[in-house]
Amino acid sequence: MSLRNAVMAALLDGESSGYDLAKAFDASVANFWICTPQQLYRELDRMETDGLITARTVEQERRPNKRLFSLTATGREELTRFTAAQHKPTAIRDELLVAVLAADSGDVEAVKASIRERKQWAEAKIQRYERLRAKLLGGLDEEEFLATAERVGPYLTLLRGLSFERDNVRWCARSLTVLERRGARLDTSP
Amino acid sequence: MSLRNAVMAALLDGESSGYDLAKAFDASVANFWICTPQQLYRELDRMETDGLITARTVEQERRPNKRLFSLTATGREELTRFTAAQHKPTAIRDELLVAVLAADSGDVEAVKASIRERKQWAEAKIQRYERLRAKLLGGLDEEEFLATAERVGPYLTLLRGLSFERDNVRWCARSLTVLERRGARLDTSP
DNA sequence: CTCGCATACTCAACTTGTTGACTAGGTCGA
DNA sequence: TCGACCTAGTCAACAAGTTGAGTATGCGAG
Repeated sequence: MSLRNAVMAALLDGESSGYDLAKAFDASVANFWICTPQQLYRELDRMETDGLITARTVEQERRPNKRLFSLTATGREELTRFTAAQHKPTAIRDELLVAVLAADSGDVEAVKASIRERKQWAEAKIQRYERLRAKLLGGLDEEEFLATAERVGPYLTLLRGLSFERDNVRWCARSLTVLERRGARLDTSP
Repeated sequence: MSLRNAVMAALLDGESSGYDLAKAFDASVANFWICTPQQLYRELDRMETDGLITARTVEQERRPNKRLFSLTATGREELTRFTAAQHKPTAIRDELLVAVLAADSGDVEAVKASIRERKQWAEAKIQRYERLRAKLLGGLDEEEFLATAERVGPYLTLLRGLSFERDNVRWCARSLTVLERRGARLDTSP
């Protein structure tokens, strides 16, 4: 039920096609939620039959037609109800952490390589987030922006995504150091 | 397929019952993975038929019998293969973030209450993690521990869970400040 | 002039994760 | 001695998320 609400929150910015939403859920909304296009299209259909969104087909020349979705009054109410509900805490659920947990009796070199790769990925993501942030701020400094913007939600969630990735980078660096030092010790001690 | 590997990683510490694993996945392994007992029992059955683990039934007086699971050689190989594989990055996927994204047009007071609640929850979790950490270190300081411990995986993943929750606390505090300042402004400006 | 990528989707099958209820004895505090 | 909680699970049904393939057109680079 949460993807539904994430989609509705995304539609607060105005109408959007499934395709655009898919891109958003792979880029900007992705600071805290991700999903595949398939999941989106399926959910959009359901939401339409449930009356939470309406679609308007736009005929395009030289491009496939697209359906632009927007929130209905019912959808808006639903979303408000959701904001008022309780929200369960989440865990990280990261495969890389499972690999690190098992690294001592697994392929340590491969795990180190995975950590390095992840670190780079996270650094790239931070770059993207920073660009997005600059765009959101639109030249204002943070205080000004927060005081005058119509919506602060997107900015706050972006901050969360940003700090998550920064944290990832720090943890990757720390873990690499530990595993490398350990490798050196194990190589020389026996 | 990742729960499988998480379970195998948990069994590296020695044999364990489904029930104990369930508690672990709600407490210690929970620094980065969670699951319900039902999911575990189902997965344990499958893993047994796949030959990754073996069960040994222990008859108990005054208690229901239990089945203690341990890794087989095949399971160990599988796990090593997993550590050598590539791991997809994850996103946070937190309902609270969806609520914050939509807060501007939803029930701001309720969202603030949710953030406060989450902050407390995260602080409590940090306490638990710190106790676990002290237990893992067993009186040694971090450097000593990392140099001498048989396994560092559990410690590294614990660190990740810890920093995730610390980050949550910081973000909650920041978001509350922003939303409160904004509430004050909106109350007085119109 | 072909290859690959971008737009804009659809369909089917599968795996994971969630929810709620049920069994059944033991222990512990009020 | 009653009710609540702990141990140690099982079963069923459903919701959510993943994977892979297919359709059709347009555009630009090599």
